[in-house]
Amino acid sequence: MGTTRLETVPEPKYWHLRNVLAEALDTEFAVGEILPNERELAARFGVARATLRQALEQLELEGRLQRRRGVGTTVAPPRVGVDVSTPRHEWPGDDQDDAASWRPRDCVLAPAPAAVLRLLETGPAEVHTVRRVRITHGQTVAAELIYVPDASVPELSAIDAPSGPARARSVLRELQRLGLDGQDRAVELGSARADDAKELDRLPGAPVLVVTTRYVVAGRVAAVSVATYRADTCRLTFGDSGDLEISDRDGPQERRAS
Amino acid sequence: MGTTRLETVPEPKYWHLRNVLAEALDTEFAVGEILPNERELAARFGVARATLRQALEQLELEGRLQRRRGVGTTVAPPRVGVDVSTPRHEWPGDDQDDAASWRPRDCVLAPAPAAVLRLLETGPAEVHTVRRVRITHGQTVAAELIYVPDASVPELSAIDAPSGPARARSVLRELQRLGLDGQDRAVELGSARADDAKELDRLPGAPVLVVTTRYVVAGRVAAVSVATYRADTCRLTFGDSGDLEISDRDGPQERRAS
DNA sequence: TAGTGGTCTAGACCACAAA
DNA sequence: TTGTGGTCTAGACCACTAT
Repeated sequence: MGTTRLETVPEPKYWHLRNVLAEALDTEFAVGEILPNERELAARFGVARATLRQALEQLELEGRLQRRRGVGTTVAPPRVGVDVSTPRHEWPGDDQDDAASWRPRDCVLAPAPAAVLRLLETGPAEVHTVRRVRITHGQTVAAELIYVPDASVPELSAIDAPSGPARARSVLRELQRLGLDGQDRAVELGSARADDAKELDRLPGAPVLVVTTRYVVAGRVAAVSVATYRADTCRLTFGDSGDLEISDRDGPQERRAS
Repeated sequence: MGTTRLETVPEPKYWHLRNVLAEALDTEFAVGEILPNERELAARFGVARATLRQALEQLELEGRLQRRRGVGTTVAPPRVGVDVSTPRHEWPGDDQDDAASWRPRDCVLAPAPAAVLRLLETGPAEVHTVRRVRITHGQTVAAELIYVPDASVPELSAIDAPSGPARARSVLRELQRLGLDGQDRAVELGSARADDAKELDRLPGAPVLVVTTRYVVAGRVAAVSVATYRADTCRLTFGDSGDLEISDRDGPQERRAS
């Protein structure tokens, strides 16, 4: 990595710095390699540490760097492709989901948060809230909450297990019994809330891709799920390309680099 | 909005501040309303401006605030749902895309960038690069580059227009003639490159959702497109829920607020 | 020209992980 | 204990918008 001093440029220093570092990552570093520490890098480029950090933040957002407090900054492996496509008529929690490495965590019965009510398109209601996480390549890539109105599945009240993974599994199993007419789905950027952040081994506010799914039965929203994927390490894939594993080492921003 | 001073808390100040502000946005502000300026807010909460800005950045990332240099910080409208679902066998650039407000900008013939070659799964090749933008509700929400290897569609060399929207349209029209066996798609987080940023009216490095699509003909990747959506203002939707417009005012992080 | 957000600095201290 | 990244401060100046 050069020691090029940043000259007067028309673009912000941190952006120029990002480009210089991105170039260096491509040509001079291997995946997993540790970069010099921030103070060292800042000195080397003749900028304040805060400015250097702004550049690193960009690269981390793009999934090219991984920073861990107390450890250091390393070159991140390519983002892992996570298949989020689903057959139109399948509830979560079936065998296929087991294959995708979803692990039930817990389930509680409680009043639905206001935002969930809007998604459900109903008035106030009690919902079974199933919490589960998804693990790929030994890493927790997503945390999901599935909200099932008590009214949608009366059979749920017969479940024995008071809480914990056992109950979560029971609830999901019960869902399988229902028909499913369809689902619709949305993806947007969000920031990890404290509990999700902990589950995903990130700091609160970390960027996440939020996948919201509404499960429709008989023209009504019978359940809603909100899945939170680590944006730094995941690429959400749809369709059969699931694990084609295109060997792309380059954030999306570099896809079109000349 | 209260004038509550931040006390010693176990969580970072900027995160606590984010939560306080988010609460205030929900209860005391209307969409479009202008917040006090950053220096004023920082003073009011007794923090440095940089810390206040960290909180604002979070909220902007979540699509709840909009900041414009020289103007101020305003409460953002709910994210607009943008339908990115596509029939399995349709090329971009057809009538449906016109309805979705795609506007061809330009088209040039040039060697493909390395990253595109990896997506195309071929060796070095000349590609027709179509640039177009998508406009919804009067706002440019996405910029897309479509890469078509010259070899995929020999007929393209017969096109008259040397460049500009006319040529772009011609190339897209020519694609319609081809069959299309399928496509696969991925969504990931990226940061806007300088040219996209300009097109999207954002600063370089702004967070974007990158939708990568590979068009498959006869088992081979015949073309690739990389679409860059504004992450702050867009929610990507799949399936029939396209414009259901769930009245959700709340970033995804708040979807599960107790 | 005045006022806004955007960039940048040079420090300080804290939280965490590994030795 | 040492070294790392994470947080925070109190300034300064710049780029842009509206008046």
